[in-house]
Amino acid sequence: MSERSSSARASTRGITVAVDVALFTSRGSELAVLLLPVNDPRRRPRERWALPSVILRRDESPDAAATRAAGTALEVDPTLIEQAGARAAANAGADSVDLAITYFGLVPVADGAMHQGAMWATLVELPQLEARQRDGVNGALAAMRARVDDSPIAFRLLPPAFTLSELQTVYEMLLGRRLHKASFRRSLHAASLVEATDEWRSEGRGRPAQLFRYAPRRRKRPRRGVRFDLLV
Amino acid sequence: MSERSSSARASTRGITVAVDVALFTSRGSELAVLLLPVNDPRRRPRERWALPSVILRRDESPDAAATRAAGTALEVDPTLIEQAGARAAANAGADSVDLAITYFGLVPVADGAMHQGAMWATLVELPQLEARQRDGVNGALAAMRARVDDSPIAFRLLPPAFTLSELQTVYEMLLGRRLHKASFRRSLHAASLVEATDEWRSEGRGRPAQLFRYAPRRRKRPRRGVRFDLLV
DNA sequence: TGACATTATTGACAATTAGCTACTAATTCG
DNA sequence: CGAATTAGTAGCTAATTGTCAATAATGTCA
Repeated sequence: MSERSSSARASTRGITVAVDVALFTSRGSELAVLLLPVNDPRRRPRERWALPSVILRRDESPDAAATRAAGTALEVDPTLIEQAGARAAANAGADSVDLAITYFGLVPVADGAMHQGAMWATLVELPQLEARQRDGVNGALAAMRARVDDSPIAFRLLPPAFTLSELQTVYEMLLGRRLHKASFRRSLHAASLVEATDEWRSEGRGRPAQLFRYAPRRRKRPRRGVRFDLLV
Repeated sequence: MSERSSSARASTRGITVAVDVALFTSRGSELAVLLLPVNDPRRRPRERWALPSVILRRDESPDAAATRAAGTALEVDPTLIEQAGARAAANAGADSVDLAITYFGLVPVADGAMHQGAMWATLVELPQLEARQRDGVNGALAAMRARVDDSPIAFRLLPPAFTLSELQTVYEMLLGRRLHKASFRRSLHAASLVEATDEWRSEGRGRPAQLFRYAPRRRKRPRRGVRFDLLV
């Protein structure tokens, strides 16, 4: 509004905005994030890693830029991509990026034809990252986890057909705790979210599991009370 | 998506970013948002309204800018301020803002010493707004409502001491549906979120209501299952 | 003043939901 | 074939939620 004219204007206008995307997939019972090698002439190749990222164009929406960034790393489009937030880019001087907008994207297991040199790094064995990259991964992860029961996150991390045990494993990974098999399946079926296919998959030993697909149907939303117990 | 080196680069760097803040308060059983008059020499005064807003400085975090923006409209600081998201500024050409980062802020009822000309507009009688302002209000509102049961939104819209009926009214306003009084109180008390004061308030007729304050205490988080019924 | 309307607060019961144990089913392995 | 392993379910119990109804403390007004 009442910005003072010329000198203030010079320092406020002209911000460089990066749009970073943390692409997640599930590897076994671990989350993995896609990293690209950074070409740094001062270091040996492959020593530094970064999230897929583009510089936001003036005429481009952040959503479009996020899709563009994902395209620099993967052939396929993510099955879900959402904004996590915008924050000042830590260590701004280095690459002249002032502001980072972070997205999280989901990719079904083993689905990605990756571009040159990219790797999936599980979260427990994440390589050392620079501040902006680290903040980006953490922010994207937090945003994704916060939306687990609003968005079909878990289903977007799985291929179109999956077993209920796989689905439960993804939920356990996202929530960070074990779930009860019987209760899990009961509430899943009560919500009319999946439908059975006529296919079965035998995974090593044990009884073969039926494959299901995500097929949400009209369902009555139970009018529940207030969940005070979830407040910070 | 035209990719050309030097001229493309000129169009990607130097983005102008506005940080807009939608400040909400509760007026009776309606939400109201704070609007500032826009000085437009081409129109009569007071005909156009906008959210409090600042241009993001290169060395400034979005959070700091949001607080600064709130300060242009209110003497007091909001009791809660959180980022709703970043998006391309609709109608970008008009004021040369390319990107808008929106925050929502909460102000307890009647708490604000407002600056010159500001007004609280209830959402049902919102004046005509330009695209960026309208998108900002809607985005902030959606983000706030999405966090109702993660953040103490309702408590930050009330003064330090409040009656349980007031609290319930705020929740009903935020959730857009009526709640059962007995169930509401039972789960509120079960969560150990409020403590009674020794004051009562008589509001017209009827039995006086006891005043409570927000005083969350350590409480066991019940290990609940997955809430499939909340998925979009 | 006393009946009545109004708002607050709580109790009790029914219906629903979630956690748990234990069972059956269908495979592979040796 | 029998043990081990994974999938899928039934049924009991405990906890949570929805509902109705009772009691409490005021103001209103004839």
